[in-house]
Amino acid sequence: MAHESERSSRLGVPCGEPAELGGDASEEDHPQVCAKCCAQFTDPTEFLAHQNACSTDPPVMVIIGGQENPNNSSASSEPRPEGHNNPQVMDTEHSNPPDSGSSVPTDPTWGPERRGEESSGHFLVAATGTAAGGGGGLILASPKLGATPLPPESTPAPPPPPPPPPPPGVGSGHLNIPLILEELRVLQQRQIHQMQMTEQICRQVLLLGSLGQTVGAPASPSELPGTGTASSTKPLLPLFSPIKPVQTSKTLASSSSSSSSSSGAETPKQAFFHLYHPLGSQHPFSAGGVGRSHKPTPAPSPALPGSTDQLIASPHLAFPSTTGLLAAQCLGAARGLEATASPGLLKPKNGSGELSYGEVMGPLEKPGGRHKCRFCAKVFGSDSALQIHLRSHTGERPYKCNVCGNRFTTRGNLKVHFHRHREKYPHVQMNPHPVPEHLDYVITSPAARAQNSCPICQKKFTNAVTLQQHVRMHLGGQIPNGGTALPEGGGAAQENGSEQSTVSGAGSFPQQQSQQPSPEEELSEEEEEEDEEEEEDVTDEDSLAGRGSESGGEKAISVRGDSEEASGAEEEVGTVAAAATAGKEMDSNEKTTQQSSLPPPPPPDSLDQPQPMEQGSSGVLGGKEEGGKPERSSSPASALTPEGEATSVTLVEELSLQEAMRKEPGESSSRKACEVCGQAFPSQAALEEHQKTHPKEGPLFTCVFCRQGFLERATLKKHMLLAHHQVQPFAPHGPQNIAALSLVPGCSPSITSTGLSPFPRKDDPTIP
DNA sequence: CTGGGGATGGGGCCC
DNA sequence: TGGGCCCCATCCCCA
Repeated sequence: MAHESERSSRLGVPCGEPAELGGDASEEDHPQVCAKCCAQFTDPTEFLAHQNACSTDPPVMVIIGGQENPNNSSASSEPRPEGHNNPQVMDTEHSNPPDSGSSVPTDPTWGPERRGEESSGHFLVAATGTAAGGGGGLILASPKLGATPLPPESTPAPPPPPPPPPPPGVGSGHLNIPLILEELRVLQQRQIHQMQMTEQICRQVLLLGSLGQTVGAPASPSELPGTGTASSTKPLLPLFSPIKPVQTSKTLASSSSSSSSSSGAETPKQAFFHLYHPLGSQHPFSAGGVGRSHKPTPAPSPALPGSTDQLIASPHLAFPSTTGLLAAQCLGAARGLEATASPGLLKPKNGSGELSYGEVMGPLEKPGGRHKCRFCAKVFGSDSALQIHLRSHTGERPYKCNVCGNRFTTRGNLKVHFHRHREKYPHVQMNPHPVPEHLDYVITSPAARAQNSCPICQKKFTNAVTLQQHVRMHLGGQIPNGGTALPEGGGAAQENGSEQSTVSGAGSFPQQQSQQPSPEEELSEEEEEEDEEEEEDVTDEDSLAGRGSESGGEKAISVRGDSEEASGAEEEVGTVAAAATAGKEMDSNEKTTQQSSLPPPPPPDSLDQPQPMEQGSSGVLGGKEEGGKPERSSSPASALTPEGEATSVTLVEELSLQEAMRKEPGESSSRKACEVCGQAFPSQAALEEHQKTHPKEGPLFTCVFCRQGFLERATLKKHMLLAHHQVQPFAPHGPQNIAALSLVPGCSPSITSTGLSPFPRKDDPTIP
């Protein structure tokens, strides 16, 4: 594409980015290719070493089931000492998968880029010292393939799987370490293959989608089989790589330029681009250069200073600039790519620093002074109207019901919806303000986690439950939240604490235990803003509680316990919801016993009450019973929530804490933890009961593109359609995936920094 | 058939 | 005074 070269130049980076990536320009230009396995090497020494090793082994990969068959042709490729694993191995792996035999061609254009990436040390490959291998590491490491989908024409025949270099010194009687390593490798391969398959499917769908709206149509059906795989992995690669979005973008640019075929690297992205720019508007990248003006608009947006990082992060993820990079990394560069290339998920112009759609789209939005939708060409009289309309395409739902968590595209719709809650929650006020969806993506609704400290003794705990228990110890075994149970339905609320009683006392929250959490949270959000004056009327504890949680900002709000209506729920929400649900169930059984200590319900008329409830639920706080403020301020929640990610962590943990708190003090010792949501339960039976809640909610469906999780297939489908223009949702992932996305350290920045895959891919069956 | 939600046009208000 | 935004009412679709 003409733009590509331009793009590259604008980036100020050579097309191949050799130097930066650690590769030598000359080497990359003339990679040494093994005649036997087609493996590429930029390093002569590597190449020589490879040649020695690359002997006769046919490109057949056999998964060793525990026995080492180094010389067996059928298994030859497998048994290799870790240290000697070469690119070939990687190549082999690539080509092995039946489904992806052609998926990862050893293309000259392909190798260098990856090499550079690999050399960056992000991947396992690098660790093994095989970084030099052309692309070999990629696989293992990651699909950072995003690098360059090879155009068919530029793609040499699928490289014969590199013969497994018989590891010197590795004999039948050798230690099993190599075997173990091999097995691990096999597992990785499986995982990778699975990914590839998924991505391949994804790719196909993508192409299907793009075919309908071809603009310069780089992607041809013919590419699917071969390049498809390679390119398909591209989007996901970032997921496994800590590589910065910038790198990703650079890679794309460079890859495209380096590739003999213009379509290569661009293909996937363009596909996205097409989808997002059906009208053929400029490609964010190609238009003005990645770093410069993805935003055609004359008026520069503060949110988009021009750095690719920002570009990726801000536009669509709606992550604040400060968290954009992190978010992009955690959520996957794939998403980031989309973000850069698409307006998807753009945030409302509600002053949250998010780009408005118009900003991203630029003047093109207003052909002839009118506001034209790029997706459907529909014209609107005003930008605001267009903004709203665009939400239908992007799936953005900025307005969130603070009772059930459902999101809506317009305030009016929210209002209408909220009116339905009025009947049940007359005292709850609607939060008229948009709630950034990115809050739902807050990743922890490890470093921060590890910092969970006892508000009393400052002792740190990595496990929320443990912390809970510890706190209890300080409290003399009392359940901090423990309150007096309200005889009636109100009791449900009690679980959260006395604060709730204020609301529930009037029966505001009837038997709907499942919804309690959400209302609480939501209430607090809303209440803060609108009922601040009323806070005074509320007990100190309540106000404190409300404030405390809110102090954390909307993030606190983002965590929702509502399981029923988790429709709006994102990964984090989903997880939390599950936890909340479980808790609720538990509560229903335990409330009666635990709520005896709850303070008398406050007057139902106070609007602020709801707020407290939320706090109570999330805030754990020890001891409301004890009186309040002191406990509250010192509550774990408050301690952790003050800022940033810690808040989300806290919130999530709070839920579990709540759960824990609800339990009898003595139960803690024998608690069973739910593998899915981490909730602790006093007995196996309880745990089992709880676990039923997860399946009930159905598998969590994760968007392959943006990693967003959905509780229902339909929701995912819709999302795919709206946000990604995909018609087919992909394989559902187990609930644990959500955990992986939202709770599991895998997404955490720290992990990312380690160079390991940010996404453990728990969904991968091969992973224990 | 009904309820809920998405999407949109019109009117009013503000700048 | 005009443009833009917000709110509301309404229509349409779906479950």
